[in-house]
Amino acid sequence: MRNGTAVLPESRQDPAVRQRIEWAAVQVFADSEFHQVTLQQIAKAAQCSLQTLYRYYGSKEALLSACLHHGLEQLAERMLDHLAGIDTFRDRLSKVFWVVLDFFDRNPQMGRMMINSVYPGRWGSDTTPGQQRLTELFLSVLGEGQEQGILNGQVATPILLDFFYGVLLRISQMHLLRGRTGRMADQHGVLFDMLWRAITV
Amino acid sequence: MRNGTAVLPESRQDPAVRQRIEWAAVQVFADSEFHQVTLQQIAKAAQCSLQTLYRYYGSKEALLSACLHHGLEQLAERMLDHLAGIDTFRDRLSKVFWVVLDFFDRNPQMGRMMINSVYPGRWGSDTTPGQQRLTELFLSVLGEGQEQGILNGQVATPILLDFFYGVLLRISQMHLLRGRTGRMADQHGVLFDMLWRAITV
Amino acid sequence: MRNGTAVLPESRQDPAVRQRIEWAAVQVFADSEFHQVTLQQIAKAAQCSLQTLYRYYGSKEALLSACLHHGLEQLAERMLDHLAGIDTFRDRLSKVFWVVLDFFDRNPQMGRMMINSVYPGRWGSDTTPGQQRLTELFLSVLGEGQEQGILNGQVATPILLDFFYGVLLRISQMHLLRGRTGRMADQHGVLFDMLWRAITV
Amino acid sequence: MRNGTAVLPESRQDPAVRQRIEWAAVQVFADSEFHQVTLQQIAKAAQCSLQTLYRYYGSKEALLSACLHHGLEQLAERMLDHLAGIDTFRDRLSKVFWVVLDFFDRNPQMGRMMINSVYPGRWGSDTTPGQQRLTELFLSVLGEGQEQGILNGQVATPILLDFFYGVLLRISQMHLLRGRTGRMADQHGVLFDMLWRAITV
DNA sequence: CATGAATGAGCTTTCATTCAT
DNA sequence: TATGAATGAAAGCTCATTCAT
Repeated sequence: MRNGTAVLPESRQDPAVRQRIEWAAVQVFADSEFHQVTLQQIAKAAQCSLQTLYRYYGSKEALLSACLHHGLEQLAERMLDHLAGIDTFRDRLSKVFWVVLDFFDRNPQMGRMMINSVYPGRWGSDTTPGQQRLTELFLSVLGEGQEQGILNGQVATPILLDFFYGVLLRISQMHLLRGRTGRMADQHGVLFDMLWRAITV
Repeated sequence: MRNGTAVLPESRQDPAVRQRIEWAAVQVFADSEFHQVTLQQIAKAAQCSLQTLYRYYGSKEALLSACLHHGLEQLAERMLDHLAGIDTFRDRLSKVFWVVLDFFDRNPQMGRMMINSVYPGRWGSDTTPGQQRLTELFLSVLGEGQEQGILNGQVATPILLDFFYGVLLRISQMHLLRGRTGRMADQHGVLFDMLWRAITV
Repeated sequence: MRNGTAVLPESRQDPAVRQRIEWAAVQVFADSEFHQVTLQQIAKAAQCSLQTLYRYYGSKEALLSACLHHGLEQLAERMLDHLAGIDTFRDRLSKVFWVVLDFFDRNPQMGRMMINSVYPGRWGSDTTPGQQRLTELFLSVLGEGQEQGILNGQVATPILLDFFYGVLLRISQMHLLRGRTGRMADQHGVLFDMLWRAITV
Repeated sequence: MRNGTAVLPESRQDPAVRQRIEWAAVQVFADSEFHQVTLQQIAKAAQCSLQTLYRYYGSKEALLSACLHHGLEQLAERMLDHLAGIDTFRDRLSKVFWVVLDFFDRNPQMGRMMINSVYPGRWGSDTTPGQQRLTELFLSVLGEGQEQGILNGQVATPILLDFFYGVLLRISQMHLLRGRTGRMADQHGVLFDMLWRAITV
């Protein structure tokens, strides 16, 4: 990936334009696979020129990353927001579950984009500090649960995380792929109960 | 996707060449993302000419699909093989779980290829008859379990499948991404117990 | 060549700014080929903004032309200045020869600019009234010489001009390209003698 | 000038294609200035694709250079050919004069290309071994003439060369620019006489 | 006026795909 | 079949020129 062009400092960028571009890009990336998408399509959808895309992001990959990060950052914010004030252990995890389902219910295009244009291998790397903090927070909560004897201590903590995310993402993903209408968040209760049974002792 | 070149009928193809090409392709697709891979790389790795790739597969996408299908076909076969003679309901599901973990333990490159070069959106579509049969079989088994009151009947049957696959694939995937050594199949018992608790009543 | 920006009438332009810009432009055009030069470079060298360049000249080509014309206009003025009061035919031509050599000796950057950034095809067209008058004057003088039987009448008058300019420009040019130090004007005597022998009967 | 792409070894190139491309390129470069010409125009004129141009030449500059070199190489060959068997000093120089005039008479497009698309600054550098040998040969002949007391010894030998080339090129150039019909070579006798008077003692 | 952002055009590169030998 | 050349498409980059503040 060549990238000699320094991406402009944010100071030289109009946030409204960024917003518009990323919104358009998400729509396009949601509809076709990453390498089927041309930057011309995105430029047209965002009503800006090709060069503006390069000026703001530097490359197609970087634009995708920005869309992804921006979306996940929103998710992370929303998560912290919703967790505030919830103390019960079970309730916290339940809330996490709900926030994610709700997020994809509200942002199906973001979900489609992840399905169509993000290789799973990218999921792990390429994360913003915000997301890393969230993961660490999550891991520490799960680890704590194991220590308190509430959660299953027979497996490594990341495995618990895998149960959580694996189910969450698969369910959200397949919901979109199957073209189902209706909100997954509505089934949150029964789904979380199942997951809770899996990870508790 | 232009495609004027007729792909040879399988009858006129040398299975050994197919084997060699696909094996090489899996190695290459496992190491980089799909669109970072060039067909030249694959041709070199398979010690054949570019033209042969086109003769046998017709396109880069088709080659990837062939690798994927071939791998999954093996998995399906192995699955049916192992399920033979197991009657207990729990044991059947447990076996399915084990076969998948074991498959990725034995074929890490196949797993890496899926992570690096297959968009999740592809997972659903683009399946061979063998895989569809397997999924249908699986769904019918799970549905049966719900009818018998063993499995949770509060959710649609495909949701149970999502729990299964979501956890399985996520665990296999993250095992590879985290670069862990050791076989996941060794933890099969405790992992399946967790999953079992999730999906049973 | 798009050009919506109205160039300011000269009346509203600051001659000092024009001066500064053109001086800077000549330096830059002298060092690299025309299309290797960016207007940013010139703006920086002239310590003005890009917009000012457009306001004053309208385009890159026009700026180059202005530099060229300005320089040649100086040459023309100087020429007329020096010819005043010289009556002998030979002396007039000799003076012309000297003034040109002297001009490039004094303005090597102007010479370099012509070599690096002006296509020979441009030399003929694209001239100011002042230069045309000079050429016409020159041609009439040479024609007169032919009529008087002093200059060779076997060739068309413009051919005599070609001898004159061809030798003059080539010598000035190569002096610069060969990186010689020292003034060509110092060799004026012997050089003009040679040329004189060529064009006289 | 970036140029990471190694130009293919000539072995991988079809001489007929090179021929066709260069012929087309000369026509196009002859009609407009270098940077007004797009490679698309040339590709269309040569009835090949853009990529073939890059495969064969690597860059627009390189293509122009190739056209130039190819033309000059022909001139050099023709020159050596015609000089063979001529012993008289004056005749040799006369022949050189004629060959150049004749060359531009026969290849007016080559001349136009030089006028329109080659900066004089390029003339000196960027030469092939063949041309350098020719220049050296020419210089040694002129130097010899000076030693023998035939040519003017008061100026450096390269100055004699400048007289020669300056007049030759200017005349050929202006002939084209003035749009004159008829061959310059026909006036060879009288023109060379003039030049001969200039450079002899 | 100056500044900075935006645009269109064209060079350059890479690669899937096709064609010819 | 293998090889090498050709093509089209799109990424990536630079720059003249324009627009808005």
